[in-house]
Amino acid sequence: MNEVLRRQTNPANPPAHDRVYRGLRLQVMHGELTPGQALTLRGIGKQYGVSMTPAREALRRLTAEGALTLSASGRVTTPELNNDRIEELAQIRSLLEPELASRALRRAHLALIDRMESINDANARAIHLQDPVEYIRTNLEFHRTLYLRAQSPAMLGLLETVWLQLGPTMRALYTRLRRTTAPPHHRLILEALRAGDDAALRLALRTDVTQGLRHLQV
Amino acid sequence: MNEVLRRQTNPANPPAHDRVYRGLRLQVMHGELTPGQALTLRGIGKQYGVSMTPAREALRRLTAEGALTLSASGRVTTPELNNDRIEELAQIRSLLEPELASRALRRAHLALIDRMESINDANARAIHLQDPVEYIRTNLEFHRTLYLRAQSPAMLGLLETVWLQLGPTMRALYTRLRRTTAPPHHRLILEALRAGDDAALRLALRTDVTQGLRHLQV
DNA sequence: TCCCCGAATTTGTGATCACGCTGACGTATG
DNA sequence: CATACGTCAGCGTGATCACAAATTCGGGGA
Repeated sequence: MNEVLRRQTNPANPPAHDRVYRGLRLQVMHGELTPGQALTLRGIGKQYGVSMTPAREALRRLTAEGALTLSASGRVTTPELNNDRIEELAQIRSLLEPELASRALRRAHLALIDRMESINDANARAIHLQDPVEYIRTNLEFHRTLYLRAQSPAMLGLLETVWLQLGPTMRALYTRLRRTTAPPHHRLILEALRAGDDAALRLALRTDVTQGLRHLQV
Repeated sequence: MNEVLRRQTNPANPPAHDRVYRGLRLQVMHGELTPGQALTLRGIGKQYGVSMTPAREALRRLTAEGALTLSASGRVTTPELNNDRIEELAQIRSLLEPELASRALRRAHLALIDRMESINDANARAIHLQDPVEYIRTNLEFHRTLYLRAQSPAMLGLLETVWLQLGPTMRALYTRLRRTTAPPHHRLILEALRAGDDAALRLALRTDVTQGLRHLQV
């Protein structure tokens, strides 16, 4: 009866290089790796139970996205950002994120705002528990949940590469200043969303982004 | 006498995967490949005289940058953009490029403007000769020459990935409408630069970008 | 004339290996 | 005791191969 046979391709059998890529990507974005940390092909291969070939492809992909840095000799490390670069990346965030938020505003119904609120609660819990990785994860998820509504996949993709570049450094920030209170601007974002106030939303995003990264300056 | 022996590493001996990457990148960005064109590992390997391994790395890197599309079965092709995606990429350009131009404005001295003018002349010649690849190349070089002065490598890097995604489509545009006159806004850009007028410069960039891509809509 | 199915070819994937360079440690020298 | 040098384990690079999935194209049936 014309059965649609999908053997290995579609269902849940991603190639090895893709598994490795996704795993490392999360580790980088969530700040599980410290800045300047070196990664080796054989080490990653062993960690994921694959050979050097898929590990190499995953690393090549991540360096192409700026998540990792390639030294002149081919060594791969997590990036160590200087102040200029941090500031530039923060400015890119403050350029893209208000735009994405504004685009999402029209499509942001109540269920979305509620979901963001619960993510924000998880974020506050992570702060209370002093869990840096969980803090970064929920913080990014808060933002991404909103931006997904913007229906602008290319712009969101660009933004994620910026997040990726900031990942290790953000973790270093967190452990340095050990914040004990939730980011204050998330509430402003939620209020602007509920009020449907575009200008306030853009402003709240801009301050949330720049404020959070201002403390990163060495 | 302590001769500095640099054998293979530094001087001018880039790895094979890097040569392949750079070659393909230029082909894509300059529109030498038509949208939807398929690329094979063995074919590229043969074209560049290398094995599948470096070819695979180059393709992986380019797909990570959005220059190429990866099908579900692992086949690699140049992207075929729909109208929504074209419009989104154009909006990203009109977000980033005025910002980069504005940052470059302070540092744009006369020699830079002269150089841009001569690139613009080459652009006009390419139009007269009906040379699509050269037209796209000089057009991008005109913009990049300005943006390099912005001293914002991350933002320029992001923009280049956008250019990369538009490459094959821009070529298709060119052959469809066969423009015979130079883009009018390049003159406005040069005038704004000379006048040091930030607002006019931003506006000129925005219209140049959106105007050029408006005709792309199917 | 059109559609469907199966064989053959082509494709991406991943493992393995040899090679040459890199970077760090330990030793010898001042 | 500090410094320079030589050694060596470990690294990335690239070629090759086996394998399985996918695409293509032809022939046969409706």
